[in-house]
Amino acid sequence: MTDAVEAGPSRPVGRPPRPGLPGGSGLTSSKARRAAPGGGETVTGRVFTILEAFDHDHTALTLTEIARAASLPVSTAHRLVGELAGWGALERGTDGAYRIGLRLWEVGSLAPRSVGLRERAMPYLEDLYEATRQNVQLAVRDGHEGVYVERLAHPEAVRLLSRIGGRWPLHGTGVGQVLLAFAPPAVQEAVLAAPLTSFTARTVTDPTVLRRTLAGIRRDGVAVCDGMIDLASLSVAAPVRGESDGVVAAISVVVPSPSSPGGIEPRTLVPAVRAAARGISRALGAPTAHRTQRPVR
Amino acid sequence: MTDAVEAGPSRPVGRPPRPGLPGGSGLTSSKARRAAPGGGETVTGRVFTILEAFDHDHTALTLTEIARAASLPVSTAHRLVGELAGWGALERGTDGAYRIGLRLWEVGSLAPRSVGLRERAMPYLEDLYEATRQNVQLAVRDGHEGVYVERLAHPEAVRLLSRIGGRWPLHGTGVGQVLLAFAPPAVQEAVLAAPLTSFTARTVTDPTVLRRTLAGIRRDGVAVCDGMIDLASLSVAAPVRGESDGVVAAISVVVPSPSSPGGIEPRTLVPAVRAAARGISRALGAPTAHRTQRPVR
DNA sequence: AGGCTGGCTTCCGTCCACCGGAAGCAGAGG
DNA sequence: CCTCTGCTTCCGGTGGACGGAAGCCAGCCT
Repeated sequence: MTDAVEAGPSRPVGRPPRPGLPGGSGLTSSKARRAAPGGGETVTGRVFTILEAFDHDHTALTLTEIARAASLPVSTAHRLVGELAGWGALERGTDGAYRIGLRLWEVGSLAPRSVGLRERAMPYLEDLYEATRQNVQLAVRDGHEGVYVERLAHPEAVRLLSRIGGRWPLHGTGVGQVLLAFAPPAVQEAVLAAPLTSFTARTVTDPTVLRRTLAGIRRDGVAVCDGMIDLASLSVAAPVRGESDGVVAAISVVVPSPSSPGGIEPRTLVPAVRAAARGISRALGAPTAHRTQRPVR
Repeated sequence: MTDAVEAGPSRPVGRPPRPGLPGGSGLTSSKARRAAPGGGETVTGRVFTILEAFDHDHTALTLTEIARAASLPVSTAHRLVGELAGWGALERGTDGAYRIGLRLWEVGSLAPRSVGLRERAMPYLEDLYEATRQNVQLAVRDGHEGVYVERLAHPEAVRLLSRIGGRWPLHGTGVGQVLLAFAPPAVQEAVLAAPLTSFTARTVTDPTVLRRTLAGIRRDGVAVCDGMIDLASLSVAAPVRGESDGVVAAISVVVPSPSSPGGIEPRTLVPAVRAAARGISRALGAPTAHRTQRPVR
């Protein structure tokens, strides 16, 4: 009769399991815990499940919604949510709904790869933004996805799908391709091996083509990505290097695609993006950023 | 988006002191409470204590440092930290030290009062920044403190002590005074009743003076705060209103104090700051922001 | 070498904090 | 009135968390 797939009800707000983060020490519990009918196994796990109930499309949830999303009994959710709210990780509005609290954001802003990076990059992003008056983005890699750390958008610029704190697969965006091109080989292979989801007719989905594209990015130090997420927009991206000279982030400018009305010829943007990326790299202490750039032919 | 989130009572670290104490059958009296040697009482509490070990001056901590800061046995800290790192709330560097993880920042960026607010305010802050090329700040109130949500700083501008995600008492900063002036009476009274810490010779420490200052801010819709945190800098701040017309945030421009070399006459900044605040209020849906402003005398 | 220190990790028996069903409560709707 | 939905409180039973102890690994001193 009913499809008794899982004990837990359909998970409306759930999120796909995280892509395996490589390089794990023995942190995986490996205890082969029980079939996990409920949400998390440990208290901490349940708390995480509760936090995961929130996303960009669900910034305010009632207690029951949280309980449902986290597959927890209401009374359990109530207790945990109460504690979260008591500390400030969640806030309860006058409407009774819970939202992510300022306190949690406050702690999160201590993450070196987010606000720390952003702070150093900001002046250069500003300049880049002034030069184009379009969209400027800063992203880092987490696992097999790119996470947008900063975004400056002119109200009248091309509408973007990305959001601060949002994630996108690496193969479809300018910054993503850059991050992928300079990622550890293991990550590259894993991404190339998995099916490449398509967003528009122009998205690269062929691993061979992507591999060639990545090689080109490594050679040029720039990625130009036209209409892969949204046919109307084009992005020019460049890598940002850190102290150890590894690529720690990527920046991009997103403008209307040249095939669209009001489109811009990407070649004109390359020098500015490259210069900004180099500036940030220098600010981060990247050794090679001080050397003179080989002329662009 | 709504601004229905009301700032909870200032609850810096505390937790409800064990709601229990159900009368009637006295449960095990010996329960009283262990001398509370550990950090928190509940697992969740301990996790919070661990997160609290991190701050702007300690963004990277080793396991033992965390354990010490959270007053937890190393083995307990090890287990909890392991789980936190497994989820992504913490990240472990190659040096073995733990840092706040990108995942935590990601969730934190869903807080309506931080990134949500920031996104809508950004264009106006940009303009304000362009106009002055100094420092522009955006802050909200949390309890009895102001939390800086955004800060645009020119590398050559006056050095500020504030940081994104940082907290400052309300009475000493421009944005703080604005937030306090429009805070619920209970909050105002509480702040006025408590001793007002002094940062420079110019900090207001007399409740009577502060009360008068707040009244002036409510009247003018602007605060001018000269040298109260740092003798060399002056800030001009204005309130930002939300949907329900309540003050939800404050913005400010910080420039060199007129008494310092290169100082700027604050009066010239007032219109720009007021206009930006009004623009943000309108973007947030504040009803009164659409009315014409009464001319500035 | 050997001993020592300081930090990290694993193990496992004890015990108490967490769990969650059930009941009570408040508000909206019929 | 009753019903329904969602939130809150209560409390007995138990399984997960606790943390001391021991093992491990580097680095450092003698």
